[in-house]
Amino acid sequence: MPKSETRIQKKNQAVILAAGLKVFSQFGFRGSTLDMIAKEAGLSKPNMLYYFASKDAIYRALLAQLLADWLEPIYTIDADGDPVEVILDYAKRKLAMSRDYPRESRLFANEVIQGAPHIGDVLSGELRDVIDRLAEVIDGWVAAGRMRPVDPYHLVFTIWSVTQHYADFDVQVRAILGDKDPFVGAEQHLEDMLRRLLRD
Amino acid sequence: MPKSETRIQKKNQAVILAAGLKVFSQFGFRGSTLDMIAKEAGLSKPNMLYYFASKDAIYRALLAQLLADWLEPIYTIDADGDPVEVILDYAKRKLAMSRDYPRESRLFANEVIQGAPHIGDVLSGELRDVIDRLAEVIDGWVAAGRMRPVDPYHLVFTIWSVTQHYADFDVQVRAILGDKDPFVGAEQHLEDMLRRLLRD
DNA sequence: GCTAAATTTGACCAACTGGTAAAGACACGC
DNA sequence: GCGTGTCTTTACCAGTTGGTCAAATTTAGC
Repeated sequence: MPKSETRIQKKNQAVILAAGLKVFSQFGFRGSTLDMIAKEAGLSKPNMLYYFASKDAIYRALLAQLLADWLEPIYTIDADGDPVEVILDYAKRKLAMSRDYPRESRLFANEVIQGAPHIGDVLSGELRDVIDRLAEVIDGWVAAGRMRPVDPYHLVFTIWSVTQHYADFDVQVRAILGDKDPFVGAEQHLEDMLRRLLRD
Repeated sequence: MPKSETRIQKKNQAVILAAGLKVFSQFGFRGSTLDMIAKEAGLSKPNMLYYFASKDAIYRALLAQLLADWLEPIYTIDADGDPVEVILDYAKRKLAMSRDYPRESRLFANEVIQGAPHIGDVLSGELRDVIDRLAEVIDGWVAAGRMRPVDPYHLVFTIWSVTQHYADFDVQVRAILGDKDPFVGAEQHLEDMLRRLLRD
């Protein structure tokens, strides 16, 4: 019963997680150090370790939170809605997450690129399950003639990859686009592409 | 004139670069150590540093080679060909690179996600230039009514993101697809999607 | 087979790494 | 205003890090 959470605990845990997100998302787990995180958090290293037992503990707490936020919009996909609009809505929400939470996206990208050592079981477990169910829904839509036939798995990969690209490869996107806001054009292009792919 | 390249030099440089690619692509620059690379290369650390002056030097050599391979298929895009086929050909070549050289893709992804500290100038220099020229070609095709109007920049981002996804997020893709070869379905889906997007 | 250059090794170093121990400073209910 | 549990700091440690150096060994040209 971990009911006893001091206000100081709450505040410092939040500060540490924010600092950890910033550092881990830029350098990955191995490339980040407790000193960097502590400095970013404005705490001494031992003080930080008073709140989280280890570097690993900070990282895992961040990943757990991230995965929850990540999966939620998939769980709430409405099988009774209009297929094209439902998929488009999901894609737009995912794009908005890349815009508003790019660090979370990069944290996840670093973890997966490096072989997903901490969350491999989630990927082949919960994530796979929820995507399998989503694929059944989409196959149902296709069978009912409510959308064009597409491979649901590669459709999902496309949405993930395109939306995350704008967060993960942010510096490259901005190097090429200059001052223009990437997300305005990105949303239009994504909508155009998905409508063409799915509608008919 | 660095003409004098011993066969031992050639061999060991290749061995070191291969080892460096393997390690850097998995852990990023900061997360990799000379000891890991040396062990992978089967050389002692000082011996390795006899061929490359520093960790940075190994990393830079890899990035330079990578960027050259990366840019080549963009330079050779044929402005006189059939727009849809030319773009499709590029996308398929890029996808094949993800299949055949996933480590290079992940090396690049790590570098860019972490803010492109080593190649930021290339991104906003040479890469931006070549993409600007490609965008002009595509705009020309659109103006001539040879393909549907699309934003050339976001089209390129889409091709890059989708194709690289299969290399960079390999473990996630395989966790979801199981034993199926991702690249068969990926190519079909990508072709279908791009044809629908580009063809009128 | 000899010599000079190329290659490899082992010993070493200062800075940094994740983490610990213990003592001191602080907050808060009474 | 005081005691108790919470919080913070200082000092520290063993292992790792990127990199150096000089000596030993191997190779290649003659």
